[in-house]
Amino acid sequence: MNRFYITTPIYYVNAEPHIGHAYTTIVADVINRFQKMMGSKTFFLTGTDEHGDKIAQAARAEGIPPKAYADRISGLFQNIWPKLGIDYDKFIRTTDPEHIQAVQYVLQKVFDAGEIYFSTYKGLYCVGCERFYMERELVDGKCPDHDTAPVEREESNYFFRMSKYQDWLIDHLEKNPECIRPERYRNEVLSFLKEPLEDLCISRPAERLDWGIPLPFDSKYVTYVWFDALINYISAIGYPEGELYGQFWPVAQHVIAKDILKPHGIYWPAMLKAAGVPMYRNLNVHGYWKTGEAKMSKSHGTVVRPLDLAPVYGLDAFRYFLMREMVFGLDASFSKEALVARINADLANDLGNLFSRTLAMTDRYFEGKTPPLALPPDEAMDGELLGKVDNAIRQFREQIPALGFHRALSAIWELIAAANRYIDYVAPWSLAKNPDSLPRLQTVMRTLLEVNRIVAVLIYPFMPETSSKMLERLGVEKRGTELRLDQDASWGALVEGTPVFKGESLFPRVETEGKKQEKPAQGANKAAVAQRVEQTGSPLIDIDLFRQVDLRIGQIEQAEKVPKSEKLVKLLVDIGEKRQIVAGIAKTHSPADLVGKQVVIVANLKPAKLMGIESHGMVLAVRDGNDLKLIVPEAETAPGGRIS
RNA sequence: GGCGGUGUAGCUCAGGUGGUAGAGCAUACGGCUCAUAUCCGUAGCGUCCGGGGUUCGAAACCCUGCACCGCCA
Repeated sequence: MNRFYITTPIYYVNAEPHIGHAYTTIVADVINRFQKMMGSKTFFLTGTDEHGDKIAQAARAEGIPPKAYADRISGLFQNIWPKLGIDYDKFIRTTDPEHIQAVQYVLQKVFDAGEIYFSTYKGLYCVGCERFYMERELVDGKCPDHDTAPVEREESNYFFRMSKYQDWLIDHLEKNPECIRPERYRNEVLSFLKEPLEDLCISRPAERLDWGIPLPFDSKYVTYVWFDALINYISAIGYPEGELYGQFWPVAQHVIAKDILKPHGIYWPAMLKAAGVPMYRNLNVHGYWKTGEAKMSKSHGTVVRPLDLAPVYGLDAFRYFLMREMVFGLDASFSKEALVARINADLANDLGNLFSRTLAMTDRYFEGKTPPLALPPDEAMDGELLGKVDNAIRQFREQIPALGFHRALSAIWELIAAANRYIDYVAPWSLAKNPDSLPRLQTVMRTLLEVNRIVAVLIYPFMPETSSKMLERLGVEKRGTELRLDQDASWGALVEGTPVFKGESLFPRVETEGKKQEKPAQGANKAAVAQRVEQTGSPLIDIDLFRQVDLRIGQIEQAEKVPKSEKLVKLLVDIGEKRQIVAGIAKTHSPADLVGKQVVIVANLKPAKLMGIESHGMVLAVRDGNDLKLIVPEAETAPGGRIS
């Protein structure tokens, strides 16, 4: 039996899941579901990366142990994946005991082989930040955060002899051109490798950073970043002795975004080689999702939160959009408008309507029972459609393993379009008027039902819920993870006489604002609108507009008065992530009173500079005479909670 | 400074080995009535960023310039 092992990166728990995480994970899920359909025995791994400076600092800022902090954010990731239809086999955390053991095992092994050495270097160190700075990172020779001059300091650490593996890696990538794909990223790695590699620093002194895995050969040091994180891919399946490791590591595939190409394309292969572990099979690298002109960035408030959109527009619609819109490897842009356009055009109009009209006619002409294939296909009429069926299945089979998701989907949609065209050409409603045409009508409707069934099978990896819904209504028992491409995409598998039912629309159209404005408001409605405007003094908005405002519960962690300003106070607010916000509330609220308070924050306000200080959000308050009162939640609430 | 990416219709973008420029959306007109105001058809719109080169033939390959975007030091 074929085996298949796919991983996502382990996500660093310093921020909430965003669309990039969602895309990577959905890609892995799609491939994994596809492999199940091909009859492979699969294993799908995801997880969280929980050690390091940033976590230790964030936890300290909240006054809780790092593990507690990591537990919370890791929980966010564990909660979101089921909501996006992700069906993984294991969720690994770098704080898991098995992982820690495996990391120490690898370190000891590489150390014993003489590939890790101890070395001392000098650098510029900021005591406030507890870290070294490069000269170019400094502002006027001072730490950008603390505005103090760093001191020269000597530190010793352990280094991995990565440089030694450069030639081997170049050779491997040249002999295995498919190893890193798409090709552009293989070229990028090869061009990195044209320059001499430096050795990799793999430790931090425990006195400076104790939130990490202790080096097995020197407990005064902890493991730093990559020797901890990357090893998850083998520790999760029981390296070195586990059965799963033996079965699945030889067929390992990683999915990553291009920002971590270097660690996965260079460090990781060198580490594997040094530890005597075989190289992974494929590294699959995708691009960035962009909103508007800039790269997605949480500091600009342009993060699209998948959890917010998936339930509004439907989880399958969201998955479809991500897989159809991005060419794997290239960047793509995300916007609500593009999402809605895809939903209306591809899902509601093409697929949803095809399904709806097919079943409505089956109801009308055959009391909702599957008719027989009474006649052989009519070459002239049915030939094109049957050709599209074959093509869609072939593209599906070829493109998904080659990461051509958009091609697989467009082939399926060509089939859907051909079926819609077929209905118009054949005009079953005309056939139905003439009793002599009954066999032909039966054949035509059965053909359409078969096409719908095959579409339902082929969209399964992308849209598992819709696939099951369609198959259920078509009276097909086998669905979901039981589907096998060989058996279930074959023509004529429906059973004559099986009842079908139409059900609700698969994908209701999403009304767009442009369309709404075209439709004149009803007379009574218009009057009501006018009256409401008069009463409140504000024009009415619809719910979509309101939903664009990202309101969240924020916990004020720090507050200080802005010098030379009587109204402004600078706040550090936790809204699930840390935000600097400048608020005009100093006249009524002293900084000391503000710390610890929970307030309501507009989280997606465009950043602004007030008195030269950047503000990334706004605190809501109500004016009451001369007084100003903050809007607060009824009871203590988790920071970051979305207000709706 | 170094490296890389991108530039194709009004918009968003596809364009496996070089062979008459494509899709969706948007716009205009027409057709159908099974269907979620959906579907089908027709039409228009292109300096494939500019300039050179290779070739019988270039959006694609090579060189060069410009613009935008990343990454690294």
